[in-house]
Amino acid sequence: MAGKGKQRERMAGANTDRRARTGAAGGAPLQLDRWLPYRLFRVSVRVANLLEDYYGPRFGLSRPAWRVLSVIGHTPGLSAGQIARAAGLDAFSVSRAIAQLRDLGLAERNAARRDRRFAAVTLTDAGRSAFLELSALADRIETALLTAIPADQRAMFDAVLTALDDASAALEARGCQALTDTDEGEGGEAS
Amino acid sequence: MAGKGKQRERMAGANTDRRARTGAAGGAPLQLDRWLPYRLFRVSVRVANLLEDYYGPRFGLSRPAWRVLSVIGHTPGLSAGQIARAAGLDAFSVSRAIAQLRDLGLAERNAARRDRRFAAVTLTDAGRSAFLELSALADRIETALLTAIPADQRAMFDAVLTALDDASAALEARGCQALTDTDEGEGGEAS
DNA sequence: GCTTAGTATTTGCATATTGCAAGTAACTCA
DNA sequence: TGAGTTACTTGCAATATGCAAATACTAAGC
Repeated sequence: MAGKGKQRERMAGANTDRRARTGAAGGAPLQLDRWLPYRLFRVSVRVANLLEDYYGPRFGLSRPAWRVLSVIGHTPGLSAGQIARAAGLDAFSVSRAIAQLRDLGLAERNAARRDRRFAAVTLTDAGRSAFLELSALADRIETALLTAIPADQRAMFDAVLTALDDASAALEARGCQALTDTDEGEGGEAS
Repeated sequence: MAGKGKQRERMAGANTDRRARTGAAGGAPLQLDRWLPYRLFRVSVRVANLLEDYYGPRFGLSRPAWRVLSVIGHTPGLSAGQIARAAGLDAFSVSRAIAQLRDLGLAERNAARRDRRFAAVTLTDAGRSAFLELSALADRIETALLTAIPADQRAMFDAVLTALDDASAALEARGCQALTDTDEGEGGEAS
């Protein structure tokens, strides 16, 4: 548990010119720790480890379970399907996560008034307090990260992250075919 | 495989005031899709899915394997331990990943001249071409993401990401204990 | 009402993935 | 030579994941 991640690279702001379309043939052929998606990944993995060290021993929650917990903590009464969409999980994981939360006495399901197929999952008191505890930790982590960003750049960073979110969603929707096809077309869509 | 992720939220730049230290008790108790680490996570997951759809069917590589491939593609001749450090993987995964790459004829290990315990893993011709192919795709993905960022903000974003990388590394090194203890101390270190 | 079709969720099971104990191989130093 | 260490590998148990099929409903047609 001590030798997990530790790699911190230099990477000054000097790599802003040779990344355009040099591809694999010409310039730099992919250096993992300079590759934008990997850099995002690394930060989020570290945070995930941090959380896991905490909620693992303390509540015995699996990764899907804490995501479900946080979703219904913020928006109680959702059905399993809605939770799945909100947490970016599939229906199976959500079902199992809810079962786990129920076993631990953190959540309960009061079948919806109208249609009893739907779940309407809510937190118990214990679940709510677990959620608040998790929230407090999550907030401290976020604050710790945000304080590393100069105050006058935070809003811009937020906007850029939103742009990346949209761009990655578009990328996923189109699939990588679109990328491999549109090599140096730039303006032309898939034929 | 079609209904994996798709959630795109609004999240305008209007949430830059109530995030400071509102914690769990006072203000907002953690909304997953506004939480910075989750937003980073989501982008990187989408990209990972994209890559997996590609290198999965095409080469039959596991996630650890493509990371190892990219590391020794960039820096050939590393030992297993060095690869592990560079790719953020444990020794076991690296060992298995190397085995997988060898089975597929993508990598080979020429026991080091000096100390034959060390691996000195290099790519075969097939491995190199796989790496270049992967690089090309990775580069297109990165380019697609970067073009979503206004040109004059890219350098700043890069710097901020580096800051977050350092901050998250520091966080992981200190563990979350430091966070839960240092509640509203702010200037005081752990007693 | 009864049957058929559809939806939401759950469960079982086969298949990866992972974590860890123990093993092997190579080296160091006395 | 042989105890101790390092670098890596293997086997196995635990766990997670993916998917087919079951369950528990509601809705629509007859």
